[in-house]
Amino acid sequence: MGSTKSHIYNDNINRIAAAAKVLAHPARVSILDYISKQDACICNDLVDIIGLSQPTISQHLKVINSAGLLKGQFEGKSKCYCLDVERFEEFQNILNSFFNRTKTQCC
Amino acid sequence: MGSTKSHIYNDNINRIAAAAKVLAHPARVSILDYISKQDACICNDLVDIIGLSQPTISQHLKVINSAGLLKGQFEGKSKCYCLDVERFEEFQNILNSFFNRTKTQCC
DNA sequence: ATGTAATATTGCAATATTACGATATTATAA
DNA sequence: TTATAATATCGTAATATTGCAATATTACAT
Repeated sequence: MGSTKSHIYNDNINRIAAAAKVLAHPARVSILDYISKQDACICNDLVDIIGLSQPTISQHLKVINSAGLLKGQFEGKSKCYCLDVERFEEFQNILNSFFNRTKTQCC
Repeated sequence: MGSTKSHIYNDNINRIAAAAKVLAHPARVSILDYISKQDACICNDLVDIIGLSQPTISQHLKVINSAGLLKGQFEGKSKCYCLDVERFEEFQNILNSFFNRTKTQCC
């Protein structure tokens, strides 16, 4: 009890929910927003810009990265995280296909 | 400590995260999916169809409803929940505007 | 009024998430 | 090698979410 019963839903439903979950925290939305505005992203910037501690930022980055949304390149001691635009568009498509097939008027 | 520091983000960021959060659980995705396929929706159906207990379904419906995604109509002892398509499209627009402005290639 | 069916609420246990201090790791610089 | 800077991981406290049994409420039917 307490944990989501993912096994009772089909893969498509779980994929939609998982995609939404990545965007379901304002820190992660902010991080993605900020990364997209840079040529490259040094993580420590995010600590100052977003206003959360370095471990917390690192943790959120891990969630974003685990979802496949980042392409990481190490450049010396700084790490350059870049948006994986193809994967990001895949997220958009996953959610849009849900929206489009769901928004039929029912009453 | 432990709770999301919403106050450090701007309204737009918080709105995107809040919209995503509603879709961040497969039960809620399933409920929206199912509702959109019906002319009307008797909640108790959902218990059988989705496979969660009645209180759990009711709780998820509350989250969906609080987000403004349902138009409820009472019809006797059954309650007819219908998708608020305008609000649902608003959700789609909120997320799409985020996707579209964020997916610029960075490296 | 009493019974019944549908839905909501309450209370609680299990689990997940969020946040951060402390510490470890890694890569460069001196 | 030693210091320093950037990032990751560990451990843990606070809070939130998920799920359900028990119970309450609500609306109809008898």
